[in-house]
Amino acid sequence: MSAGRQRAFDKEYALMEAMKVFWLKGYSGASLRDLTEAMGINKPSVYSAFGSKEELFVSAINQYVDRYGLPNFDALQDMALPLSERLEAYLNALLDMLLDPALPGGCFVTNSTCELGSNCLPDNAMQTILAINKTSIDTYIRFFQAEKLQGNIASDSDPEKLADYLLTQMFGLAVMAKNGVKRDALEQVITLSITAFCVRSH
Amino acid sequence: MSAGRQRAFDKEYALMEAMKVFWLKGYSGASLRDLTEAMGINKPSVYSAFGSKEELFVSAINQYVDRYGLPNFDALQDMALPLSERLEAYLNALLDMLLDPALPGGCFVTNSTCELGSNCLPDNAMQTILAINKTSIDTYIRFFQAEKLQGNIASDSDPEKLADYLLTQMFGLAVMAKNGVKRDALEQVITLSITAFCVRSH
DNA sequence: TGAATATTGTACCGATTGGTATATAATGTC
DNA sequence: GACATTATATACCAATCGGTACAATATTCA
Repeated sequence: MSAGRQRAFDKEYALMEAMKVFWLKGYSGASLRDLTEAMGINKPSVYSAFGSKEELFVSAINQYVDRYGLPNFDALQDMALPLSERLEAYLNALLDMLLDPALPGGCFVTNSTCELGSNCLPDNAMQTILAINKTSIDTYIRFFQAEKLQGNIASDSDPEKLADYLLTQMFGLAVMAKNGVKRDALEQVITLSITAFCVRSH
Repeated sequence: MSAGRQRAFDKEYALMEAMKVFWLKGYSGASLRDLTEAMGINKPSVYSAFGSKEELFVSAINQYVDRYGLPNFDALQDMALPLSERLEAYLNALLDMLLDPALPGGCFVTNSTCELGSNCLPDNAMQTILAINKTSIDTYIRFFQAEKLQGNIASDSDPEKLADYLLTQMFGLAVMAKNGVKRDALEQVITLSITAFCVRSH
């Protein structure tokens, strides 16, 4: 253990609280006051532990992806189920998060993507958001390529198209949840969405 | 004409410029300075002509709906074309706006919907956004009800489901555009989206 | 028990926030 | 031309913004 007074707060807890503030209010809507109050610490502690508002945001959204984004991908890999059921499980897992009353509601990445290009976002934050969405798309593409090889989608279907369509559904559902649309309705949207994956081109 | 010095700026032009600032930066990201610079007038002129930042926002987003939202509905009513082509034309008209380089990019209403619940938005602004989305849904529902009566969709399909799905596509495409996805890719997403409208339930 | 190191709370920094008081300039009415 | 009315520009307001200097408080190492 290094010398010096030891930190009196839980850094991971503080980061989760900061994440929720950014998630709810966006980058420009979240003030240092909002953040420090939620994190339960003072400004100097924020700056010594996380660097700056910009760096805190980047840490927060990466934390979000690790905690709420990546685990959902597991639903796609349960090869005991047909593709359509895995897609449904994936989007329903997303829905659970979008509507979880213990969370800010909607999707942090979707909200942040809407802030892109506003030049209210620092450059590092912009690059982080773009990288997250690129990773999602790339993951979807590789997923559909594998499904195509296994014959689960038509041989003339395009994994890149399906990946873009899937991300569109994710974004769309996230905004719908923010708009207050209820779970039942969103589940039916998911059911409709999934039909598009199974339609043959000819 | 009433007495007094007459206004030296074009109120409609100023409102359009304010609209673009809110569209690009969101409510909390748009400062009075941003707004007055774009509008080409001083703060007292803004307050005398539009009331407050909140009222200016409400005027701006209503202007957006009138100017960029409602005209697109025309594409749905060209009864010479089959339903799928009208839906495609509708979403492609939306796409033209989302990607128009002369505009801020993406969809003002979608961005604003992501700001809902952040309590950064004044109450009037929130209510306005919710009302706009409710109007869209209601319009879609009536549209699909009429199409159902005409036999253009399956007799067992649910206009409310289709309406929710269509709004989801709109939101999703808007965020995709903000994320920098190119026109070709989004056109292919639209093509995939439309297949869901035509699938029979049984 | 020092000495060195790290975290804490307070108090402050200049800049910017949304909003307004005021004085001046321009117009129509009489 | 006098007057009422409206719009303009400047200058200002308290409050908040992101960020930091500094002194006090803990802690480990020697």
